[in-house]
Amino acid sequence: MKQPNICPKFEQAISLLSKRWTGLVIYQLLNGTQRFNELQSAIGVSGKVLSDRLKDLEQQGIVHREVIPDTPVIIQYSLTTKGQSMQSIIQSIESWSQDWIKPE
Amino acid sequence: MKQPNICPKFEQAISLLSKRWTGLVIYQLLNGTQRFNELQSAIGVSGKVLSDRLKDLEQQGIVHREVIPDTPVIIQYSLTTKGQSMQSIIQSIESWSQDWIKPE
DNA sequence: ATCACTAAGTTACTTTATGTAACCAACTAT
DNA sequence: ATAGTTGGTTACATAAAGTAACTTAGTGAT
Repeated sequence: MKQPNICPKFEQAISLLSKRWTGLVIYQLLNGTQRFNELQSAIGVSGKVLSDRLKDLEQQGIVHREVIPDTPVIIQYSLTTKGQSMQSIIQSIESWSQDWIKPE
Repeated sequence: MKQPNICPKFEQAISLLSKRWTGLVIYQLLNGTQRFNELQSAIGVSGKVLSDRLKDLEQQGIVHREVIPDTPVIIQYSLTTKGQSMQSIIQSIESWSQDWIKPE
């Protein structure tokens, strides 16, 4: 056993990002506040899983959910400070992908 | 539709990292060459899925698999240059996690 | 009033991914 | 001959994700 235990903070961060769609939701919200349907059609995820992910992320303090009592009601999702701080991660993935992923 | 299509390179990179265990496998291999069983016990993944992931990563040119005809045969997994270049991503996740994930 | 429509989900059901544990081949040491 | 090792694979069980229909509350059109 070379590494009997991996840093739990790192492990938690990785497990967050290892969930399908998490990265794209954050990426999308880095462009600003968005509504449920906007997110759904922008990233092509099912309503069910988007709903799950947004709950996860809200619970982790990464996403903020705001109910605006317009009619019909508007629900806006945005990143908290913690969520915005993940831009550094998204950036590094983005720049790596530009350098190393070949087209088609 | 705000963003009808996300950059395909970025999307591919994200989909790679969104697969369970991928991040930890790369993290682990950043410490140097490792054998199948070492990886397995270090990150606590089942042999089946580890086998799948290593095949994926090999096929993506991220991991190199080397057979050493010792007895019993030794199989060493290591990162290619492309794989090593992902250190920047792992780093950013690591440093974010130190700043923002609170313990327990 | 009745019908159709919208946003933001939820529900029931199907398909895919992951986990578990047993097994295998080729060899070695006892 | 028997047991042990590495690097897997296989069959079966459970969890996660996809699909499509449905819901609730309100609005506007007929």
